Amino acid sequence: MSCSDVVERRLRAVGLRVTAQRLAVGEALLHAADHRTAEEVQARLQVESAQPVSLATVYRTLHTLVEHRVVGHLDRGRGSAVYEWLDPQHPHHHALCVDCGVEVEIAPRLLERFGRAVMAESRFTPFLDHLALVGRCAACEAQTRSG
Amino acid sequence: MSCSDVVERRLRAVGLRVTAQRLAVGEALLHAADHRTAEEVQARLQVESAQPVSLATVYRTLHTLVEHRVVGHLDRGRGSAVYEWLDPQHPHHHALCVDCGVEVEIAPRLLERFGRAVMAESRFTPFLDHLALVGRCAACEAQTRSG
DNA sequence: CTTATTGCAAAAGATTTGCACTCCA
DNA sequence: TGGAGTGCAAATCTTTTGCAATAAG
Repeated sequence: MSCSDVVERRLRAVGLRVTAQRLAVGEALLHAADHRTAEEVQARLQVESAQPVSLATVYRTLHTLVEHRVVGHLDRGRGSAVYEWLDPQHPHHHALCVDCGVEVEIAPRLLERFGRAVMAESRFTPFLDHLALVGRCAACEAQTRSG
Repeated sequence: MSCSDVVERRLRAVGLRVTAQRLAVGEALLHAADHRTAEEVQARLQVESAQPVSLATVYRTLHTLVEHRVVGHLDRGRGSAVYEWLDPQHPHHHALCVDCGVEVEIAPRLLERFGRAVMAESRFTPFLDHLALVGRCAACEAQTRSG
């Protein structure tokens, strides 16, 4: 199954019309190892794709895809927001150390348990497949305590 | 100890100069039950304070206070960023519905439990005193499932 | 066919910045 | 007194929107 097929299936799965622009934007994010800003997505399409997409459409497409949880959206408050393809089969999260910047893996089990508890007690369904946690890794935390 | 004193002490504690504008901005956030945008802070000062502050200074002051962890910053990604006075004794969580934008209160107990579990099993110390969760409120989630 | 989607360009905001002046430490 | 802080207005920058044309289902 090609990358294009992956995107197309995902679009249909959430009930969205399949357009050349949405496929292009989706593939740009699917191919990206890291996250991309809207402008980076568009720039990539200018170079690598036969389908140039206007920036307005990139924004509209990203917004739509985020709404349908096909892509994740992260706004760290500085400059542009970033987006990334979400794989329902492999949920992930961002646990970023404020001191050294390392990304730490968090056991999905913990997130699931937390999510269920929140749903049960707070009448809110958190999207934990793309949670952005900030904190300290073990090494930096130890250093903070000793120092 | 007056509210003004609370702000002043905090400013001095982090090594910042004490100015009428910083006191005013700090008090505006300290008095706010919820969080405020920069414009809301300024508007409040026009009405309630003898110290009007330019919007540029409000932004600069907020930025400075956030840097010194006196104030918390939250960017909903839509519209303006919001700020709030940080009180270590009263952690504040944000659970924002992606569909209707409502903010839902999450029981602090759940976050504490989650934080302890993460620390114990994942060697990461999450900062949960100002966590921003994204998801759907009960109403929008029900609508999504039925629709 | 019917309605959603797109492109273009202009608009809308939110936040920042240059510069001269003011005030805290 | 010196350097940080402030006001004003213009500038920047990201994201949104109106409208006519186009394309998906």
